[in-house]
Amino acid sequence: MFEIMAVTRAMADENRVRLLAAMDRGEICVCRLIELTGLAPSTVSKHLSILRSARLIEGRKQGRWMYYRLTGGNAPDVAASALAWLLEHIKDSPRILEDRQRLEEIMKTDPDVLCRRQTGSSKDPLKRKSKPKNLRKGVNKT
Amino acid sequence: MFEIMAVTRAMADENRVRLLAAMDRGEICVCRLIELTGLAPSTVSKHLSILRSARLIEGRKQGRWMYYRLTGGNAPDVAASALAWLLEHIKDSPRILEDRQRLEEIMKTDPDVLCRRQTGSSKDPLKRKSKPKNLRKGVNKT
DNA sequence: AGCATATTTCGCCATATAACGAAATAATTC
DNA sequence: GAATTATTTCGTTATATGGCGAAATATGCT
Repeated sequence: MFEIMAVTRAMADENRVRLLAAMDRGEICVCRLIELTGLAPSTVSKHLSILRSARLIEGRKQGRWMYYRLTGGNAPDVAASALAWLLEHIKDSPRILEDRQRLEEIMKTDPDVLCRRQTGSSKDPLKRKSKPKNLRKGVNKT
Repeated sequence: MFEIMAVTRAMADENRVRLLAAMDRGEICVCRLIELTGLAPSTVSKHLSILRSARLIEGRKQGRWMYYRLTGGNAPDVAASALAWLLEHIKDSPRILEDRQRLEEIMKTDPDVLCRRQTGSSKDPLKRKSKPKNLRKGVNKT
C-alpha cells in the first residue's frame, strides 16, 4: 500500500508530472529541469526527491552535475506501469507539447552556461527568461 | 492534462483508494462505504464527489439510497486504465484485504438497519464499532 | 587552501486538503 | 403535511503541501 500511495502522491502534482515527461526524452541534468519549470532550484530538488522515493526516477552524479532519468528495468512494476500509464496519456497535452519545444531549445544551450546562469553569476550576459506561470503556493512573500 | 491530473489527485488519498477497492466488488451503497471507512458521512460524500469528477466512479439513486460503482465501459481510457493499474497492484495490500473481510460482514447486514444506525437513531440496538485508524486532518476539534 | 559552483537540506510561509458537525436537500413513511 | 431518513453542501479547523530564500554540502578550479 505504501508503494502505491507513494506513486499516486508523486504524480498528484502538475510540476512533478512535467518533470517526468521531460525525462521521457532521456537523462537530463537538474539545471535543465530548473530552466524548464522556472521553479527555484530547491523546489525542483524537493520534487525530484519525492519522485526518487517513489522509485519513478533515479539519479547519478557527474562532477558538480546531477543527472536524473526515468527508472529503468530495475523499477518495481507498480512504478513502471504507472509511468507507462502517465506517459501514454500525457503525450498530447498542450502543456507537455509546449514543454517539449522549450526543452529542445534548452538542450541546445551549453550546460555550463546554463548552470552558471541559474546561480546568478553576473558574468553571464544571457538573460533569464521570465518564469512560466507555475506559481501556486507560498510565493507571495512579504 | 486536466483529466490526467484529476485522476492522479483522486488517487492520491488513501481513503479514496480504499473506496475504489471496495467498489471493485461491485455496486455499493454509500451507507456501507461509511461503515467501512468509519469516516463521517459528509467526508465520504466529498471523497465520492472527487472520484466522480475524475470519472473513476458513477452513481445512481434509488429511493433514499445512493449507490456507487466503478465507471464501466463508457469511462474515458485515462480513467479506466488508471483504475486497472490501481486494482491490479492493490489487491494484495494488507489494508485492502482487511477491508475486504470487513466488507463481507457489512454486506450481510440489512441495509435498512445499517443506514439507520449511521444516522444515530436511538431505536437501533446495534452498537457502532469503534472507528478504524484513519484520522489524519482536522479531527482534533477543541 | 580559498573561492566558485551545482545541488540538497532546512526553515518559513501561503495555500490546499481532509476531517468534522451543522444545515440543506431529496425521498419515504405515517 | 409533518416527521423521519439518506445524502449532499456548507463552514470551520488542523494538518499537509508546494513555493521560496538561506544555509549546508559536495565538486571543481586556481
